[in-house]
Amino acid sequence: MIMQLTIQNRLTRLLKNAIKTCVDKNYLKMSLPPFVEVEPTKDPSYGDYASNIAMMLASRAKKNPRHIAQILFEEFHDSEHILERIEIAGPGFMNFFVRKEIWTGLLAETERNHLFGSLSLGDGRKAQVEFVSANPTGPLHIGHARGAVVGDVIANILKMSGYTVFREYYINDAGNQMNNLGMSVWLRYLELLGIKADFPENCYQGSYITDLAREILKNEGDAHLSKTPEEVIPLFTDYSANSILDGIKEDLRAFGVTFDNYFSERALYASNAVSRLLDVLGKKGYTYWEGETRWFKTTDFGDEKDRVVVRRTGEPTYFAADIAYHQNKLERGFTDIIDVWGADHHGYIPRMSAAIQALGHDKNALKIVLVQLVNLLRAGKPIAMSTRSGEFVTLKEVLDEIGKDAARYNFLMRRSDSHLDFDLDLAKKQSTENPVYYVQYAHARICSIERMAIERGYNVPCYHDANLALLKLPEEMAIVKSIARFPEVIEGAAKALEPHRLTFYLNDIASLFHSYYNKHKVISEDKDLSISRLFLVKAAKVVFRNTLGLLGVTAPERM
RNA sequence: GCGCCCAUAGCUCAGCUGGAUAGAGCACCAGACUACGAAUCUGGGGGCCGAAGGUUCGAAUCCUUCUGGGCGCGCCA
Repeated sequence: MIMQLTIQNRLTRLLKNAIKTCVDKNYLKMSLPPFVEVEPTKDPSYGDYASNIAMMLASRAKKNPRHIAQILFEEFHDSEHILERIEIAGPGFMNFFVRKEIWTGLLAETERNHLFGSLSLGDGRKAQVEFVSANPTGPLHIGHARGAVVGDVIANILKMSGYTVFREYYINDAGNQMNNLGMSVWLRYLELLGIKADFPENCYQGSYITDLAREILKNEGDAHLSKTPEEVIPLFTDYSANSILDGIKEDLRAFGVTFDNYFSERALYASNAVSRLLDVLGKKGYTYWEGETRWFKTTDFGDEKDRVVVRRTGEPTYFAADIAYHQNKLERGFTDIIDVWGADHHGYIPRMSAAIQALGHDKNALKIVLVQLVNLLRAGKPIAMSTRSGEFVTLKEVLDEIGKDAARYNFLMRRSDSHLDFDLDLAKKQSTENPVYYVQYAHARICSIERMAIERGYNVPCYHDANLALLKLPEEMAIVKSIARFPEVIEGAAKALEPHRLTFYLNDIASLFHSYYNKHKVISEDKDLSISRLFLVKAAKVVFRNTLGLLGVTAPERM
């Protein structure tokens, strides 16, 4: 994969060179600074990029910032001829004004089409994104949907950033909840056969439980009637879990979410991975016994208290299995392990981090992305949801009601760790003024322009067909720069694991485009200018398509 | 009680890890189609960034305390 260094990267490098020169020549009496930053400006009058480095170095070099900026300015060699000028402004900012030709030149990159925006940030390293990972005890509901989209899009972003990405769903198919599932279905089965039994409150109440019982009854009749609970419940559990998992996979597929692997917790036990893990931890001296209970010294790694890994009963805890699972991830060679969790699990982070470290890895090998739960509303009123009570709106229902594109986009419009109110009626009612359509419309509009251009005898131009020097309007330069910065947006989103940056970026560039469209004609009597503008909007189209692609939202040619 | 997260325009939220005059979308008001698609555009009002201190050239952002919300604190998963 070819890395096109961003202008930001290149300027940073040149600035670092300047600093090094100044230090080497003793113009600045100090050691090299650990960080040098060049960041985009918010106001064009401050140039395209700016650096605060002179202010950062003020105390270090014992000179006033403007003076430092001046020294750096004199030693700054723009060997790549990127800049039009540098200004020293305010308290000591260095403002970089990039040559117009550099910006328009970057548009050549859009010829790579679906690869435009690709980075080598990950350098082929193996990243694993684990997300959803819901118990197969019931269908996915709206709360899972947000995590599904966030994980999916993070995976997409990392892939575009040059990581080898693996998506995985951890199936919590061991433990009490599963037993509970089998029991619930069995009780309903008995009920269908006319046998009255108490249906405990802690059993799963949803109607899908009865549906499963009915399926079993239909397939196998009353064959299970004579068996003991010990015999029959595991059978019911297996059948139900498999059936529910199939449904989950189907719903996820309809939502545009697929996995490279579904990893079973039970398989961990079956392969003795859990007991082997406990041996490893024990040999390293990280566990101790208290009676029959075995503890893991997570406090050695900053956790607030030690955690149980083997119960008094001799059974390993969920945590023990989860460590074994993460050990397995590490053994598979994943260098960047990303877990997407519901925010209610945040208290679990220190112990998982402790586990990674106890296994001899840097704590940065594991990154946790927290996704706040969704407050589902209908007509402004909250809908209480609980898998066990059976009162929930399923992912499938949401998809049927408001559609994949609007649903996905809505989940990506906020930071994933902030609360999200999702009003079904509102999302449906406002569907025509939903932000997703604003962006899709920009794409469709460009397609429409291209159709019109062809009708009038133009070809859709390539980079070399267009004379971009003709693009002189400030609106045009704003669009050019926005397109050219797409890789930087990807880079930022990848480093921060923040998909919402893409929706904000999309909205911004769509706004620039719509505004431009209303003010100026792309196709006019001026043939050369028309070709240039056609190329400009075509380049923008690539950005719309690629970004929407990352979000898993369609880019329609007509609406 | 202890820990984590949040508090920014009437509402919902951004603010790129400490930068220059705090932004956007809804909502409200006033305008723009005989012109490449009006699912669009243009303009307008709106703010003590929850409160008070502190750190420094500089704070919505970092530290402390307080107020008000969410979540976690199991040999559940």
